[in-house]
Amino acid sequence: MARPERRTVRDLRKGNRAVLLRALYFVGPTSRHELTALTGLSAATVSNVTGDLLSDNVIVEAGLVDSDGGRPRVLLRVNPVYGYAIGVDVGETHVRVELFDLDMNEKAKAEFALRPGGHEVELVVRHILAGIEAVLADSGVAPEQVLGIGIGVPGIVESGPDALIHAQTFGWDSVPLGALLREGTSLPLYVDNGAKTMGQAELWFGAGRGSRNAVIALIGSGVGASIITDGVTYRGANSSAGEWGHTKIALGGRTCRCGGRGCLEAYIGAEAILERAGLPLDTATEQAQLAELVRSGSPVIDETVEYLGAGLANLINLFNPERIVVGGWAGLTLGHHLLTKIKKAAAENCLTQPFSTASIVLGRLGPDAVALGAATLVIEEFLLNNTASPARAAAAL
Amino acid sequence: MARPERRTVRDLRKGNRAVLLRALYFVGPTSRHELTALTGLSAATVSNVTGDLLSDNVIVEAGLVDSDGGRPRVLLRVNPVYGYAIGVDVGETHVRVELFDLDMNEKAKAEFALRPGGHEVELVVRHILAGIEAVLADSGVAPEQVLGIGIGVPGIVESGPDALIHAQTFGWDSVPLGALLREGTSLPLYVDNGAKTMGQAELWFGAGRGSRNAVIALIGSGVGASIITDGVTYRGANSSAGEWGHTKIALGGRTCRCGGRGCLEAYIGAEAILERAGLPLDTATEQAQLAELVRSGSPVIDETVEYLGAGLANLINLFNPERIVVGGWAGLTLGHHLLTKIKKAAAENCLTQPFSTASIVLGRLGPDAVALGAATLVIEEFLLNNTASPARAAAAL
DNA sequence: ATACATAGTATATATCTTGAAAAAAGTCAC
DNA sequence: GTGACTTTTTTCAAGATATATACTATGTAT
Repeated sequence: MARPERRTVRDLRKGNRAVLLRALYFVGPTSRHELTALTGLSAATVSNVTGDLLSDNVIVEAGLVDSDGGRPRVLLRVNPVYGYAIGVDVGETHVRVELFDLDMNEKAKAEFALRPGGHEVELVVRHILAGIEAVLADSGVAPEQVLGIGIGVPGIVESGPDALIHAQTFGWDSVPLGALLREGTSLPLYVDNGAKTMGQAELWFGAGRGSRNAVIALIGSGVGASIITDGVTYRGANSSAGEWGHTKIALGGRTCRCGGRGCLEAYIGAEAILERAGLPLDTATEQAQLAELVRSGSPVIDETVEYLGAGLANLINLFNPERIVVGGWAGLTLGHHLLTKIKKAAAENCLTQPFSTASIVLGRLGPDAVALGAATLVIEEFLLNNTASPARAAAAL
Repeated sequence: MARPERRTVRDLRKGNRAVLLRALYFVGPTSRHELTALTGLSAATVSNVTGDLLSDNVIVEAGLVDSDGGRPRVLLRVNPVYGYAIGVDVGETHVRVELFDLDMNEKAKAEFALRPGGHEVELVVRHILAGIEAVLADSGVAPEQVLGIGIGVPGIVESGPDALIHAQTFGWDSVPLGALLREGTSLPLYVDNGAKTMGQAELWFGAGRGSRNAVIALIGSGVGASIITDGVTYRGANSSAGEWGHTKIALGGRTCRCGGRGCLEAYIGAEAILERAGLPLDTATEQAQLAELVRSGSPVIDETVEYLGAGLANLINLFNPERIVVGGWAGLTLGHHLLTKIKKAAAENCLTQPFSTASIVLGRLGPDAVALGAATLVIEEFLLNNTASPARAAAAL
């Protein structure tokens, strides 16, 4: 009903600049010649715009490559040290802060443990700010060189200037994390749900590469999903889309920690699995416990596979994705041994047509992906709205 | 990961033309002055582009309106007779063909009954082609004036040149409806699932007006949903997104006509409700039967409300829409009497934050909306890619 | 009548993309 | 080595666009 919106002739240049930069970022070192084919732009425009990008130091030359008896092609690539992105993972047990260059090489890392139940906002804010200082100091990167800070948090994030967060497990209700952090740093902030940042990491660098319609299912203690529509993370009206874990799969069934009954999370969440198997809950050993359950072929696992398959089938029926990525530590533990059974269970609970076009694969990134994905929020903005302030261009020289 | 794509300076004009036309279409008669505010374009550009549109006869002047002591504003509006759109509804019991002008006034209508089980492709194609001829003859509209034909069909439509259709209830498996129709007409064809076209009708002209993130839930004999993301119908990788009726709500529960067990449709589909109430199935009386069940307060209805609420809650948790529209004849029958209870059931099965931002309302359009929505497929294309062939401009004069 | 207010248009300007021509930077045959 | 050839990249002129500003059109108020 309302989509297009474009105006002046300057937007054209800005848009084409973004198109070229994006191509260079995702395809890697490329010649101007190839860029004309990749983007559909004329050679002249490619030359013009890459000229701008070069003089702004956003991209750099990266060697030559022979051509059949003609002038060799000059390879271009994004300047990895044009700027840096910081990714923050606020998890149940830790606050992790990582600094990446534009090639997503980790240049520094800081981690702070959180006591169970010790999730006071002030503490988390202190850790984040300390972490930022630490990674900057360790890497020798100046704050001016940082393009922004991406933060993955649990719960629902209302995007806006304050970045209000609702996280039941943390006891956070309408916590303005963005506003609080801005008292300690002036860098641009991008706050999002951790499942979504991890999903974006899998989409950009992991098992979701190249898909335009995908769902990344994340199964750990909690259960969530990151929904990719037309190549972009879908957030919904208030950024809370993707609460797959609390969809009802068995109306009136097991009680979930959200208070509801019959939630998917109450069956396939890691804690729920252990509880159903009659095992004591202990965050220190739960990973080993789950692995042992899977190894021994417990009937609880068979049941879990059935619920997981049905849950995935629901996603496929609703979203018709071309790819489903199963991730999260519990998801990977189950998937590594039982992927075939999971697929079978999904097939049995799904319409044949959408099932046949959806490939179900395992995530390829580890738990670090939350911070990596948070950093991609920064990169996403950089690729879209990079307008090369002269100050930065000079500073980066 | 991949979004922007724009090129030449001519695209600018095309885009701004679409922006203005869209504004005029949805806002109604408007002056150039107001259009500058609505679109953000400069007065000069509005003047230029509307000048083009006027001389192409796509829009026309529509009277004056006073301004406080100054030159009166000239109102502009879409020329309702610039072209026409045909909408086709291929349903279980009928093929309905309607012809609309650009104001969506119905100018002619043709209907053909289908016998139960009599859904042979050739028959349906014949009806559609005959209907097109009939509405053209009745309205006196020449084929050249028709912008296109939108067709809403049951089942899954693989968009493509052939418009392959998979409709189990019709016994259609990979039927190339588009290719078959093209043998009888050379007009542009737009084929889509009937639930999606009806959803688009509610979005444009009904209870969904103005919402960018919405789900239109359609409950009749079957159960489906039309998902609106960022103002546009979401179709997924193969146009089969929105198969809400076959998501599992009670794993291992009632058998559904799709062959699966525990599908939502097996609980809230009209036939399923009657079956659960122990009533005989008869398509002629089912609407009255359902109304009577609702009126008498049958316990089956209470249960149905519970399932429906949970199903809606699942949609809200996954999509975080700002609006949910409940439509379809069974949905409306239930909703008219039980909306409060349905909302309560949804609230109990939904996370509080996304529930609080989603309004649940009833559809405002009747069953005719399938054909109307099919016609909007034509209009959508017209608004986006209208490039005013001189031939058409002359013909319309 | 004249002043004033508002709507809409014409003109000049700065940008933009592009196709064609020119330049650059190699290879290859001799 | 040198000239012909190939391929990539840049330059340049042409065509198209949105916008700001100045200007015209068309009313009302006094």
